[in-house]
Amino acid sequence: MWTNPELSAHSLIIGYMTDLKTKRDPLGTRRRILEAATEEFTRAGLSGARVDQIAKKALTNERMLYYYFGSKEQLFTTVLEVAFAAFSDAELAISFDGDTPVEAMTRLMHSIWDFYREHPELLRLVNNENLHEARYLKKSMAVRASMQPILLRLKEILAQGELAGVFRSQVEPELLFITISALGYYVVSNRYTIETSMGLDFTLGEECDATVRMHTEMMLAYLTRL
Amino acid sequence: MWTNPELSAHSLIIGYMTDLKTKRDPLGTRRRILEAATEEFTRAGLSGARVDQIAKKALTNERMLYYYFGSKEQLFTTVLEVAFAAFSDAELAISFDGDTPVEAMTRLMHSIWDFYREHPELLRLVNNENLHEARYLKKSMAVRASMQPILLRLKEILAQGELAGVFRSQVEPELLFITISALGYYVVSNRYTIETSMGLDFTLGEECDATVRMHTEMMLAYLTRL
Amino acid sequence: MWTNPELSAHSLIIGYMTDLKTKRDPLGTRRRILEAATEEFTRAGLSGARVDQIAKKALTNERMLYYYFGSKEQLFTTVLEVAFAAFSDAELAISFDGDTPVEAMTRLMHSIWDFYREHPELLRLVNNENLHEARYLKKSMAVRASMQPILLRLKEILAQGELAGVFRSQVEPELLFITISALGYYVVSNRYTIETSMGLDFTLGEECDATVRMHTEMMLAYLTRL
Amino acid sequence: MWTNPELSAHSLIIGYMTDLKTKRDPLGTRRRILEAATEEFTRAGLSGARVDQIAKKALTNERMLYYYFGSKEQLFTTVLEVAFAAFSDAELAISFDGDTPVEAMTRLMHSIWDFYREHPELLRLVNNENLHEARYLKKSMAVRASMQPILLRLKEILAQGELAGVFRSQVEPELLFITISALGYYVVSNRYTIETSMGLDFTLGEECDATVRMHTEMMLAYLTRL
DNA sequence: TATGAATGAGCATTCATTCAT
DNA sequence: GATGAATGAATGCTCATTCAT
Repeated sequence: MWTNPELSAHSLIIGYMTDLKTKRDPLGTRRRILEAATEEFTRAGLSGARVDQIAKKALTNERMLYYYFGSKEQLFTTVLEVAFAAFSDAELAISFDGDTPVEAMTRLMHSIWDFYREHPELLRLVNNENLHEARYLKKSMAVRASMQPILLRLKEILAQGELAGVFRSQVEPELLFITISALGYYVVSNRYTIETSMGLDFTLGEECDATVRMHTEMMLAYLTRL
Repeated sequence: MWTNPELSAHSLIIGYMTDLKTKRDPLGTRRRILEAATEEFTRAGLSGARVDQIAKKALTNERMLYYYFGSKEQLFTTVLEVAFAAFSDAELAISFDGDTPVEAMTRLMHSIWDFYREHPELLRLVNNENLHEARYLKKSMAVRASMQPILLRLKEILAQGELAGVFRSQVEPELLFITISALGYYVVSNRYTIETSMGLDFTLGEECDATVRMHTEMMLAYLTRL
Repeated sequence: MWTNPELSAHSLIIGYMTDLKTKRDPLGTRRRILEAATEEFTRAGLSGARVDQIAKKALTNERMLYYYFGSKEQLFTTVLEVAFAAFSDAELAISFDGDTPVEAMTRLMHSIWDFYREHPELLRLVNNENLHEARYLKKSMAVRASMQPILLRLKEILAQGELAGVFRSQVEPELLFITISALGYYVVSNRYTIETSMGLDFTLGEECDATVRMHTEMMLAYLTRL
Repeated sequence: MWTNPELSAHSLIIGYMTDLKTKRDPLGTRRRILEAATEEFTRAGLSGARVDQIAKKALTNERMLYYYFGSKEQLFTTVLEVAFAAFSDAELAISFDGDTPVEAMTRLMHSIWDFYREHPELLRLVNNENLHEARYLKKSMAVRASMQPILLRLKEILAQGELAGVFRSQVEPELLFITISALGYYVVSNRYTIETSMGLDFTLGEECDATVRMHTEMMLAYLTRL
């Protein structure tokens, strides 16, 4: 019944609202609602977000939200799909031409970690979804599909490294991707309780550099120990 | 005004409710509320949890919740503190007598990862708290204190390994702890979106073993590369 | 955010509900809520009034009360402003053409006292507001403004009487107004404890006439003693 | 079932709490509850007052309030009776020996007005009771009885003035008492809405003196106009 | 006499959603 | 496409009161 035009073409990372509202602007209204919803769901989660706040931020009324997305939950699902697609798009934009396997792997890791650090809102949405046991993404075909290209890339780099004799063999790309994700995800997602329980902010400045350096070194130590 | 007797002595991991209700049982009532609250906050987060459900599960009425904990938010804070204390207590219960540094480090990592896998409710609570930017733990002295002993243990193992010439030097215990946490945390906390986006459950059976093996190997590869 | 259309034009004394409810009637709904609120606040004061009762009496639901007035307290403030405006409007409707100063003063006094006796609900609201130390009217510009015309009228009558040589000079209109108010207010506002402590009802029939006669005579005795 | 020891002997004006609490002090506990209740009912009225606040202020627990007074409403009734008795006692303490009728009348008026100005809490309680249509005093015999002596005094002064040829005849003491009360009551009871609607405080300093002067003059102008 | 523990009904307010135009 | 008006079922929290010791 409700389709996501954002996913039919190459999706764009949700930016900030820069447009003034003009009357009778169906696509604009829809997009503004989506942007506002991303902000609200990021801020407060599914149950914490308020539909009237979303409508207000989107410079429209609550009715339109239902007109375009059917329900608060379907809107949440759409927001998640768009966010995942944005991540996928960003990773696929990198080119590894001329890189050695070690360089390519390093570049990929850093790219993923950078994206996480620069888009904490994605992580908040994903955390929310995990708290709901992925109820709203389970029906979504889009998310699974958007992860395939990046796994493929990882597989290629591993294969090239193995062929070149610098990487160990029999590394599963899925497990490797999850490990890379874990290292980047945790310090961003859990920055607040980390700061509260340890007194350090691992996502900014000096600590961040040290973290990236150690994690890179650790991953390469593993991959290159034949 | 409201104190947490759970934290004054060695705290115990909140188990499941096994007791029948008896009249005039202040400690029992308080404990049942706390257990029920842990379940509800785990299930639905702070805003999603319902005080009437907590009261019902605790076999008491809503009024007692306010009588003992003051507000839903203070109850949430207490639940978090108790959960952190439970983690800390569990880790401090391990003995490393007779272990080599590599064995001790391996044992510590596995212990942390096991705890995470066996207590997904702690991770859900922590995720919730991060979504609130640690608002409810910020005032808490208890959490910070409960992390110190485990950091000290890590420091000792690192020092012994360095002394024995098997571990590299200049490894920061805080960063190491966070890295270990990240590896164990992510696969549990994000198991649902991982399953949705990759089709695999990395916390159960075969996948779990492979994950633990790889992460252990990776960590030791890093620490032992002098 | 919430405006009071009742005060923008000449306000009318809130009467009793005589209209049936019709669907989609924003002005009607708003007015019915205001009328019902006046009744409820008159009956039980701010804290004693029940929003569900107001909604029920207004043939709508509680949500609309907040939709139109924001909060119970803002509704209370609006009720007060409307009541004051009703008093002011009633007094300004009198014409003193052809009256001697003594006649005019007598007529004004009686008009005020009549209004008090005929609108005990205004007095109850004012009493309530005084118990709250005028917290809800303090922000209101409307009330102060609505008292100016009547003070001006009093001033004119005093000046004419002084010019005609029948009234004493140097009578402050504010103090005079308060004295007139006091005499009319007390017997209505405190009728219940007066009856309890003295066994007489000074607002009805014989007692009322005697009271009005004495107060009129007293006031004129003062004003005409040069 | 519940008696009021305060009224059996000469009652005292409720002062401020000066006693420390001692264990097992039945009369002290009862008195402290009554004092605290007077404060609370004065502050917030019957429905606004909170029994837990009363208990807290009285340094006891809510249960004792019910033990001594039966219910919140009966406590309210007792507070009212004590307050009325305090007024009566104060007025009966004046001696008019050697006064001319005009002096005596002036002294009595000023005494009443002074009491009102110095005990606004009595007026708040009376206002509250009027908002409840004297529901809680209706059963009370005490209040009616406590007003008789003061009416008798007024009657005597009127009779002496009439005998001396300075006061007019056929003045009803009840109506006179009410008129005197009205003048003193209104400026204290309604000081807040007076200030809000007129911008003047008629209970303090200069305005107060002018008010007392005018009201005295007005009353004597009436009584002495034969 | 005194007290901490317990209760159920009720409170103002907010929720996501739908109606009528 | 767009909007203000309307709804009923929660929501967290507080109330006066009573129980058990």
